[in-house]
Amino acid sequence: MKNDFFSKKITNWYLQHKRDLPWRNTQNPYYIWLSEIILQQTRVAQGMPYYYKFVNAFPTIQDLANAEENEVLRLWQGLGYYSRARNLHKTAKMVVEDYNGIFPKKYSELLKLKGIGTYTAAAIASFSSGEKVAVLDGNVYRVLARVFGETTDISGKDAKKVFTQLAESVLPDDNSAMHNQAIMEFGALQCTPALPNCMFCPLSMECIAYATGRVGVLPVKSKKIKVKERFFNYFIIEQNGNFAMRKRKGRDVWEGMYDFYLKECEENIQDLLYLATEDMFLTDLMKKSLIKRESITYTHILTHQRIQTKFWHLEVQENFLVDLPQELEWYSLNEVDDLPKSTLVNNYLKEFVF
DNA sequence: GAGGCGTGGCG
DNA sequence: TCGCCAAGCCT
Repeated sequence: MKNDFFSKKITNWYLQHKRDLPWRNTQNPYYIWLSEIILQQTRVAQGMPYYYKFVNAFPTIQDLANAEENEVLRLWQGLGYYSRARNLHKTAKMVVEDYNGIFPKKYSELLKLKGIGTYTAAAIASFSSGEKVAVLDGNVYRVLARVFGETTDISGKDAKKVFTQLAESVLPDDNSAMHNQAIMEFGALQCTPALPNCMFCPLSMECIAYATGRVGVLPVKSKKIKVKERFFNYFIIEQNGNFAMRKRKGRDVWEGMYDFYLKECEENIQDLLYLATEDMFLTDLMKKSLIKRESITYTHILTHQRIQTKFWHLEVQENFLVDLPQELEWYSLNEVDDLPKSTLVNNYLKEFVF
């Protein structure tokens, strides 16, 4: 295949088939950055409403930097991978303080920022200034693996080097912005993971996977995910319309999001008395409370975890004073609504409390 | 550098 | 129901 043939083909295809997406109508690195962080491991349809929410709430990077972290997380609520939102906020503050509020456009500078890795730096640099750097994301892995019959395992450690070299070899000297958009859009719409329609593909004549009947097995991906089982018992502690909640900390799911008093077990425990044994706080609480609701067991699915969860909604009687553990604090219903919460917690609140 | 991090959609 | 995926990054 001639050097620029590949790029010509996909950019021509792109001009005919591209979606009109809002972040493609700007060269402002701030807006491009917002869209790229939102779209990490996320479908366009899922990320789109969040892009509009963030642009409206924070028209400039100064607006984002001046916000509270909780406000940023609350806006991100429901999108998942919440470290993206925490890093988004950190980076906004850093750009305002260290870069005079001017969002960088250079690949090497972008890489220094929290939450921006090789893919995102290449995307922002090429889209905002045309810098000649090749993007390498899931789409690019797939397109290159199929067209060039590259069988290197994309979950292995050699993959990044091998595919980066391939991606750079097809990158034209000029037009890197459109080329990068094109190869990703081509992967998203034409060279899809499952059942691509190769009859309509402009590269079917050159595609090695197609010629050798290996479209279904490329790219090679050996690593399988292991799913861990977990069992949560959430205690919704309510008194006079106020709720006891805490901000999650540490290296676990939903860091920075708010939830309730939690007892995690090795198995699904249905017995409240058993849960309270050796827990002084719960034991005391049960003397002062009525069980307002005992929920069914919900199964919340994450990529690496299946969390079986039961909610115990306790209403503390008016005349009792409850000594909350360190991390818990009382919040009114309006405050609860404003706090950032996981989808698991938010779904329960939406169904039974709000 | 292998493992961890969310949610929703699809076959 | 289940597994895989969707514009990756951090530790």
